[in-house]
Amino acid sequence: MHQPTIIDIARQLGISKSTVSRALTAHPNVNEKTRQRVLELAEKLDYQRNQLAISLLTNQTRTIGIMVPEFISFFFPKVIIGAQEELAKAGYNVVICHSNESYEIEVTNARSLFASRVDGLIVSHTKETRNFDHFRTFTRKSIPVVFFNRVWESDEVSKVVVDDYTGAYQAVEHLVQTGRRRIAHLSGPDSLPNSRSRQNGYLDALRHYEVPVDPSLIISYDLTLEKANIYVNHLLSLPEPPDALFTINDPTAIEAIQVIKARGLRIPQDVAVVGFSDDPISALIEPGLTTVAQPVDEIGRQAAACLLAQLQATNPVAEVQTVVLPTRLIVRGSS
Amino acid sequence: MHQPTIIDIARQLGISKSTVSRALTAHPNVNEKTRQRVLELAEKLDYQRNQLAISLLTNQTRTIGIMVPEFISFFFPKVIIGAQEELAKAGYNVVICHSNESYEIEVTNARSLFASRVDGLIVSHTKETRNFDHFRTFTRKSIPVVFFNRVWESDEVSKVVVDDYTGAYQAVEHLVQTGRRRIAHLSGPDSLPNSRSRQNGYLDALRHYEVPVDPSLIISYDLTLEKANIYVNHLLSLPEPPDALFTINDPTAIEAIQVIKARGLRIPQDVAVVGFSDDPISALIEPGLTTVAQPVDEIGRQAAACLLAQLQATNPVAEVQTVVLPTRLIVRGSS
DNA sequence: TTATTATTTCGGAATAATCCAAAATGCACC
DNA sequence: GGTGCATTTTGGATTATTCCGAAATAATAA
Repeated sequence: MHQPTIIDIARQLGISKSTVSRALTAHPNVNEKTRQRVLELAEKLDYQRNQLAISLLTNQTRTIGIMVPEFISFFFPKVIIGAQEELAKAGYNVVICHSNESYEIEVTNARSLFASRVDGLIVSHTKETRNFDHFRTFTRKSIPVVFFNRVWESDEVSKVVVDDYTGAYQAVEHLVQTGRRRIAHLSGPDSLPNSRSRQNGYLDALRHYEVPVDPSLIISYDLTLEKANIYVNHLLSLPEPPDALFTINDPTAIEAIQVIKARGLRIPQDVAVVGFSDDPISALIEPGLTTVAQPVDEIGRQAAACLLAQLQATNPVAEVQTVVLPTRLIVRGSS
Repeated sequence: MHQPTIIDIARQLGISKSTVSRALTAHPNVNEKTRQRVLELAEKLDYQRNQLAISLLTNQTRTIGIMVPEFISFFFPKVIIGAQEELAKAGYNVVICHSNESYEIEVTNARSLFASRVDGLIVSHTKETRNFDHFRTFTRKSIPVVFFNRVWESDEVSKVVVDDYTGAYQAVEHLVQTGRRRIAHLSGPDSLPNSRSRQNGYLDALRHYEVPVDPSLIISYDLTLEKANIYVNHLLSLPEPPDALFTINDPTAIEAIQVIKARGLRIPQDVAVVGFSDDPISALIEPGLTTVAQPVDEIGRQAAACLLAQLQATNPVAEVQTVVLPTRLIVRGSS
């Protein structure tokens, strides 16, 4: 009933477990005949090596933990796939945790990944995360951590981000150049660096083109669709409503489009909409959503590359780096 | 530099490692004073227990593997979240593997999960999978396996499926009742049981309403969007083109809608379209997609429940079961 | 045959934790 | 102080594997 072990093989063949171990691991110091006998019996007994025992001994699991706040929208799954492809090539396995945007679940997940001794971590944190001690647990033991999208601004970790500032700047520039003057911005929580960068891009574009900044048109919210709905309705009810809307992400923009349509307003004639991320839905809805595209699977691949660089380095701390990837404005019918 | 262990704590406190172990695990046979001293030092040294060592000893990892063919579309992530919620309540962790619809990657993933000694498996296999030996490795060692959506028709494993037959029957019944006579069906590979069930529902509905079955209107394909595009174009180019299209899933239906629109045909006047799954995009596109909804996170929860039942049973084999969940037709503008 | 070298095998240590029987300690009572 | 009992602690075994120095065996040369 129990799993066969190398000791079972050794006993049945009348040899020592060390010899079996070497035969099974392509070690040179073993007679070819012995190796054949071991391999045959292993096959016959359906022997499967116990990775737990090896990991305990070598103190490396060849497993990378990936932590994301959610994976319903296309963004995080796509990043994960990119990272996984790259890591698999290097012989690493991947375990995925999602926190459902809950700080507490994130902390629990981090603890659990630490206890199971992952060799490294790729993270995008929750919107609630303000305290990063649960990641410091890793860096303190020299376990490399790479952040992407939502990043911990610490020099203990590598980061992969897109050029949020320029992406936002170009989006707003496009709106100004197509004649918009009252451009509202649905922004994320100020605690998220990418949210701040996008907001700065928005502000600088307005200033550069000498469009007056109206604080009542800038709304930071919690990224839930319910709140998005409420705030878009609020904006459209203003005495001087906006003639354009630039949102922190595509799901928000898509929700906005539903609200605008429901109010009988035309897109883009009455209100133009621009999102951020190029969610596949953007191309399918009517009108198509103008959006700032980011190289999603490249983000995952770069994050994996950063991590592998640190894992393979003799001095991992020296390999800490920040990668900034370009964005690209895709103009569709909504603007 | 190295991780503190219970032996470090024991040495520093001048007590035995067994006592430290008991103090740390809320075991009764330990003096309250000793426990306090141990807990304090553990905190101070930032001690984290090594789950690998415990798993090796107890031969259980409290980890469940989830294997899916992809997770870009909303379906699999949603199932995973449902399962994860249920498993977390019971104190289990989850590791997720995706095979990208590749049989070979699926086999590799199964091996890797086995080597890391997961306590159970939740699986939806690839469209290529014909041989299930890599799952038999688990059942042979009494490690419970639950399939969902795409299931291995074996009495060694539990299964969670929706009533594909009735869902498809009702979809086609709806099309007949709204006056359609030439209803095409884009079906999946015959090797997938859910694909066959949906096709049978389609056929029986036609027969029941005495609508002639035209084999040239039934196309089994490989579920890629490129092929979907080609086959929809092919159907629309027939001398007697279909006046309705029932597809195996929503992504296919959405692709079909793009093709039909591009050809200048009207939906639903010229061609009605019905999908399967109620992907969130379905409600957002123009026209809204009529579709057969399935209780997605309930599938995940039920799969987790099946697995937990087997894990907690003294005789896991007796707990093997099949759960069938109901579907519900959602009528929107496309029909 | 014997010495030398190369190849192959062996047995124990190590990894970090839990568990259990046995030993030690503490305390009350006579 | 000794006895009995409860509480607490100890040391060694256990889990599956790798690694390493030592030992055994085989092959080669003198």
